Amino acid sequence: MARDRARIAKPRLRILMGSEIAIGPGKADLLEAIAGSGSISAAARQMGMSYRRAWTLVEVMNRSFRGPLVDTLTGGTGGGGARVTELGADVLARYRAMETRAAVAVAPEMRAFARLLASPGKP
Amino acid sequence: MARDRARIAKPRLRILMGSEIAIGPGKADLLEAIAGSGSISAAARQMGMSYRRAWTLVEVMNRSFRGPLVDTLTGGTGGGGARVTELGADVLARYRAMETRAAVAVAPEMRAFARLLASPGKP
DNA sequence: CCACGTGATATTTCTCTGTATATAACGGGA
DNA sequence: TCCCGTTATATACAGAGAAATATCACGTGG
Repeated sequence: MARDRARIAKPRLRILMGSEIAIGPGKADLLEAIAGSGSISAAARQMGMSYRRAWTLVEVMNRSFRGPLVDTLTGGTGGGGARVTELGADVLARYRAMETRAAVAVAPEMRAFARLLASPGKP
Repeated sequence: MARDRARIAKPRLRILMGSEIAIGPGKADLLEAIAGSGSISAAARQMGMSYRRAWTLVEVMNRSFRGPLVDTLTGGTGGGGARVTELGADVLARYRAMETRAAVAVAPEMRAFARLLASPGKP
């Protein structure tokens, strides 16, 4: 159906820092989840990934940019927490903007492209 | 230097077919190498990958689209060879066009983004 | 009829990545 | 003072993916 086509036609955007991915679709989602939940572990649970993985992604993000995108606090009420910095919010907003711009620019040709793809049930 | 920034700011575009990547930067390059050399093994050597890997990529491409993007011939003069079909050339051209369109649409914000990234030698 | 270079697979090995698990530090609240 | 949930980190294990290797099929040219 048309909804499947729309799901297929999603361009993924990645910003590289050397050979590492500074930010991409997964890290952006994680950033939003942290902003919403106020904790790395909560965000990890929410996204169905291990805390270890989420923490590694955060570490890479913090290391890739001019400053940390996520500030962490250990101990205290609730055991600690994490907070998205101003820079982090800025990065996220710019990334989302670039995502939609790229999607819009590519949309017409993406539709033409979809007609070249195989049918769901292929012979 | 500025050239590094340009290299970093390269958006990568992938067309997905279900969970498989129908075509992406690597497969596009491989397609061009096959078109230029007339053989999968020659293209694989040229790109520094194993024949196995190149063949697998071709197999995925052929399976993902309406028809094969690469026609193969086994035996004969030179032992055989491979040829990019008309559909393959079409797919490649459209993919390259989408790549440049996405790059152009994203370029200004990408430059702004680069200023948020860490310096090459990071503290 | 044999040799050659390529496509097409199967098999084995190795490396890498992610996951699971365990532990310590931390600091506010009961 | 002890407890709690979180951050932070190390270590061991498992699975996936890539790579190296090994055959086999093929058909034209010598």
